Amino acid sequence: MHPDGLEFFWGKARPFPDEGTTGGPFMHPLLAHMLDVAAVAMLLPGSGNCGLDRRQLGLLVALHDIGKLIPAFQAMVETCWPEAVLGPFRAEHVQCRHDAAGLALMDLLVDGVLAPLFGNGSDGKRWLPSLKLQILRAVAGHHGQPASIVDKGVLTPDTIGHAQRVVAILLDVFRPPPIPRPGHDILRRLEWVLAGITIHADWIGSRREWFPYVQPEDVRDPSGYFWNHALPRAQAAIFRAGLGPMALAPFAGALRLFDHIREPSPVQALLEGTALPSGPVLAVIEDMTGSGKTEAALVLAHRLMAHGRGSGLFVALPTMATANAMYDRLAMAYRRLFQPSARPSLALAHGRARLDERFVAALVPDDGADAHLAARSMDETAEAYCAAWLGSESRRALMAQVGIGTIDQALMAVLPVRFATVRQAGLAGKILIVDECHAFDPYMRREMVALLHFHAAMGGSVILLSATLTHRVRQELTEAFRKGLGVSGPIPLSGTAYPLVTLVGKSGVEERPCAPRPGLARSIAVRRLADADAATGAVTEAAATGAAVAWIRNTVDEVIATARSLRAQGVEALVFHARFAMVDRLMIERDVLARFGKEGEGTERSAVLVASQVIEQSLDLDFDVLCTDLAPMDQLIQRAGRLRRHRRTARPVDQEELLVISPEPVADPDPRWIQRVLPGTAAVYRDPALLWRTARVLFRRGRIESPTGLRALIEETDDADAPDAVPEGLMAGSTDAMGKAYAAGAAADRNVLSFDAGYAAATALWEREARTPTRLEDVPYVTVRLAVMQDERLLPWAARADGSLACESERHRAWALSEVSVARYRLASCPPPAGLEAAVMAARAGWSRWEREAEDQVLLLVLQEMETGWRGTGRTETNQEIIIGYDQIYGLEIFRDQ
DNA sequence: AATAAAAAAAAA
Ligand SMILES: [Fe+3]
Ligand SMILES: [Fe+3]
Repeated sequence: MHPDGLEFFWGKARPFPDEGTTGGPFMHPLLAHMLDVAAVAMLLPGSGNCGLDRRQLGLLVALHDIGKLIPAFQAMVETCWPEAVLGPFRAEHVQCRHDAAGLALMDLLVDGVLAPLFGNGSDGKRWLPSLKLQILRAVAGHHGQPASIVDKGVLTPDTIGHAQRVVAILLDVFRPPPIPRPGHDILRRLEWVLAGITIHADWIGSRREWFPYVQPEDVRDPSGYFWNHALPRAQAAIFRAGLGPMALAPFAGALRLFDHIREPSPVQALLEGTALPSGPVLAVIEDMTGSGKTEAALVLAHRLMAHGRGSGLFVALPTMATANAMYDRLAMAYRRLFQPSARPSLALAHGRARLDERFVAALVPDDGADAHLAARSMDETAEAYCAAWLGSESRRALMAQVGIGTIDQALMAVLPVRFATVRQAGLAGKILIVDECHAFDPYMRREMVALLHFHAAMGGSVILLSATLTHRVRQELTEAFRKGLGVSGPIPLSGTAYPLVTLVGKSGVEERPCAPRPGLARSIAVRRLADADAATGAVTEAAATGAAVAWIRNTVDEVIATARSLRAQGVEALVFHARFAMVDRLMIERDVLARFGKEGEGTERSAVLVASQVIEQSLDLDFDVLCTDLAPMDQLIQRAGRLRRHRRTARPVDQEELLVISPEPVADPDPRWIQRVLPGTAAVYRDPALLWRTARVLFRRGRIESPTGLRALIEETDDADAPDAVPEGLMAGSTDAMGKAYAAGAAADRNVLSFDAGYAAATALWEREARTPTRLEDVPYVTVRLAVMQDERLLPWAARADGSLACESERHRAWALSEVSVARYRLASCPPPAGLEAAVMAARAGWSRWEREAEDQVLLLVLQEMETGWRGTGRTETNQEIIIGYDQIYGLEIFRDQ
């Protein structure tokens, strides 16, 4: 079918020639772009499972840019204006975004020229207009969010006529059989999947290196263009993006996957062989640190993949640092999930992934050479590999065969943030592994519920890794997954064992107790210390024996004050918290790991560390004596895990005892029960009754028995409804805190996307100005970047000590390493010191756009060396001048100016 | 009166 002038409409344009090149087309015809993107969608691995015939898929995806037919769009580049059809150039048109115009056009044509696309269902059911709209809005909303509904009046009869002819051409190219009317669930899934595939294909199909511009003449025979140009280019582009099909390796057990496993641990053995429910599976693995549950999860993931229940995996972690560490851990093993001939990408997905040197080194740019050849030449290297296209940003990283990232990257798939459907498409068909699930606050837990629902509804499996979860939370997560599977009726969980594996499928729920790994069982005595002075005494005494001592305090200010007073008494305390510039924090972390980690020995262990919650998770540390401020039970158990964790032949102190600073859990505490002993703690852990119950249970039992006693400790403190769970004096504070926690959960419920509501503008907060957060912060924080003056210009703090960071190519890393986070109520702005305005401007000019423009969010603090140390000035929210001190031993401190 | 840690942030 001849396009009769429609080939002159442009879809992509480049009004100015590239440097160093001559000629070449200045635009890519709209028809060509539509066919390019359709071809990509049809060939994308996984798109065959979307439920559509490839001809139907191609036609629908091609429609995504039909809105570009409107004169307002064509007029955006005057030199590309299709004069042959629209006459002499006119600049004035009714403005409308082309995604919205596209939706309006499709809606207008749905019962006209688009009618042959829709057929009756096998049961004779017919398409209703609202059902057809679900399909069309999925392809129309290709700018990251649902296209808005606009008045059809913006469409001129001419435009409508052009659109009819374009559809006729596409019908002639694809010749799709009618789509039988599907059931509601299938249609809903198709809507979300199609929205993701369309954008995914558009991103690949819009890359000029892979789809060079052609002349209008080249698309005069649209079908010929599709077969001879679009399809072959799409095929090559998919390979070059790193998205070619990857053959999976058959499952051959845990030992084949990991070199370091000589004998599978109990949980690994269980997941290696246990019978699995059919269909999508949720596995909740509750086990101790050191049980090998991460490897167990990968073993299960491989089993599921080998049985066709997943094409790849995504591992979600709570922090960027743990994600980086997981990347290193998987760099070798991930290839074994696939056939030796396959080139799967291992991608790191988080906001600072590009600052991770190992990951950047693994990126292999698409150099235009034959992708198959390039792959073969690298076959022998066992190291991690990532196609550059996938590694260039976090949304694409989710599409890699194996992705590792922050949980936030996955949660954004179920928030109304731009390109959420791309994230969904990345996760769809993958095994989703989520680590450290016990650490979720109410807001993240409710986001997780939404993610479980979505992933299950898309047919995906999930593995959750956790320390003990409360029964309530395990039930909540299980139900969310089953709801996503479309099965109704909660199944009450009854398991009380720990370790425990809960397997959830369409057919039901099974709870499998698991043996603890031999050697991990512990029994730790708990002793109460009445106040911080008693703790100072205990710490000083232990330090004198040469023991490795740690004191975990609940606030940074108390960490600093405690360390100062210990040092005044001659105890050289080390300080570790998060109010350091990242360089210094990393240096302290290295020092702490060298002393108290697995390799630490002899005199280097003889030290006292005063730390905030930074050592509560992830870091593998071992202290002879551990002292801690009272904290909620689950955190306290995590902290206790740092006591005598490794096997050591001799220790300076004989007792295995956790010292907990806590007021006595008397039967009738007054409202200031916790403040009197631990003033800062009340502000950090808001529910005083939870702290009181923790203290009561802990000191009544006098021991932490791991693993056998943990479930009881957790459940007993969690139960706020038990008689005398909330004593009179703490009622007000507790009610307030529980209200806030409930509100945070409700905020998440309001924010998340509803699978059942579909991809429509009105059903979620897509349009709001502030971006929907993945985490709620209690109080707002600002990022402070520290700098010093050197040779008339500002040098990032990190580059001052490490000259190699001073060079231009390390600029972004140097600034990132110079960052500290500070609560806004402490520090709100840093006006440039007199005379340095230009230098500050110049420094900010070298930052990325959002960093530069978010002037009240990212501050630049100039430090000057005084007799008293490094000092800078800033202002509070009420514009009071303050002095800021920075010290590599104590960190950042705020002094009020008098 | 005064609080940990943690993440995100450019399109097709
Ligand atoms: Fe577009
Ligand atoms: Fe497009």
